[in-house]
Amino acid sequence: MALPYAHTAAATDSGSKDIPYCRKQKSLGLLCSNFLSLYDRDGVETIGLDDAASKLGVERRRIYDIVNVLESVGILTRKEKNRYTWKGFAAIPKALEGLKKEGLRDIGPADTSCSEKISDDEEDEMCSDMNSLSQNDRSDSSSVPKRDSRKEKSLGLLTQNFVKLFLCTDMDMISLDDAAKLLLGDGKHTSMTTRTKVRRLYDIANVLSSMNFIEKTHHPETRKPAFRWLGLNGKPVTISADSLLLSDSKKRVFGTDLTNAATKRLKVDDDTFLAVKPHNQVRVKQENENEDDRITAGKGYQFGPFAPANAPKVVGDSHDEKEKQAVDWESLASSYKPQYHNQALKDLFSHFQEAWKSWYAEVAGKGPIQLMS
DNA sequence: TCCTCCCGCCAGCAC
DNA sequence: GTGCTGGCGGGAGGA
Repeated sequence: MALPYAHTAAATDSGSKDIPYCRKQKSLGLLCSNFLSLYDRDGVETIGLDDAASKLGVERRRIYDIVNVLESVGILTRKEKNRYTWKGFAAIPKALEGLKKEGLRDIGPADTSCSEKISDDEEDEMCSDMNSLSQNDRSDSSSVPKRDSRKEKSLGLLTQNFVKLFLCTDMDMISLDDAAKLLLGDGKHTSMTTRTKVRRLYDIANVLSSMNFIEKTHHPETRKPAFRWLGLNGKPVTISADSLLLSDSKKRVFGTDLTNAATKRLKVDDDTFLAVKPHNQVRVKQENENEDDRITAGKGYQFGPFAPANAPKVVGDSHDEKEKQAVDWESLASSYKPQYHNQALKDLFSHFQEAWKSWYAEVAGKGPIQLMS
């Protein structure tokens, strides 16, 4: 049983024909969050792509996008056709370390400080060393065997090279446009190839954002959209009660929407919204937390409330704030109890509940609160 | 209008 | 031949 994900599917699904299409409900970042929530638990060793697609209610094609990115940062490894081995978040530090070594080896010990040049909108001034991280979209790519050319353009490799931009330079932030140009190298690249690369980088950025590896921001001078590396020091994803309400923020957030059901979030009247609201309730936002209060997991990775079961929990904000959130949670939970007919989603939601209760008990020093059953 | 990025076509590849 | 994989770009939603 699959969730209606694509609008075409929603239109044909008798149970969701009244739910308007909303692309935000179907982002790769959200899908990634759901994917991780589904499989990041004890006892998961392998993941079948068909199983994932079925449980998440998406097409296999979208699962490929997710697993390619996750594989590139070590969370998954391909085991066989249609099946991946779950490595988990604990594998990330090692993977990133490997990427950093690889990247530094590629570009050599020379200058790695080109952030200022990058931040300018001057393509000509791009740091030439970074071209060694570029892929094979150059004008001489015709001389490369098709298989290699295809592999070199893969989403996984592009992800790794994108991550290397942060790991191997002192760039604080980078726009996807600049990243695309860097990764394309110094060959003759048309606006079309850049555009295509940027599209892929958006895909990657959404997935990495959903895991808090990076965050979307704006360049302080140009105000152009850019992404900032958070990496292993990324602030943990925490649930904010006020974010449960219809978001006023223009900033896109990912993480804990429970389904990818096609629902209209913003452009519907209140009655309509309430009718579909349960699918949209749980959202995330980043909280400003004292650096000292954060507990690290493994080699420093910061986990949120949906962290691996064996990971240390996050220490949250002030006691008052925590209590307020809990009250709001309980209130909202009773008002907007989701009704899931999909067993996989029930399981998934149960996971969220357990994660939240565990996290809350930890940070608030209270017993687990009763949410929905 | 421009940015963002979902969606599915279709080519390459493995079996 | 069939199914898996995933690059690619059209085009629509959103700001």
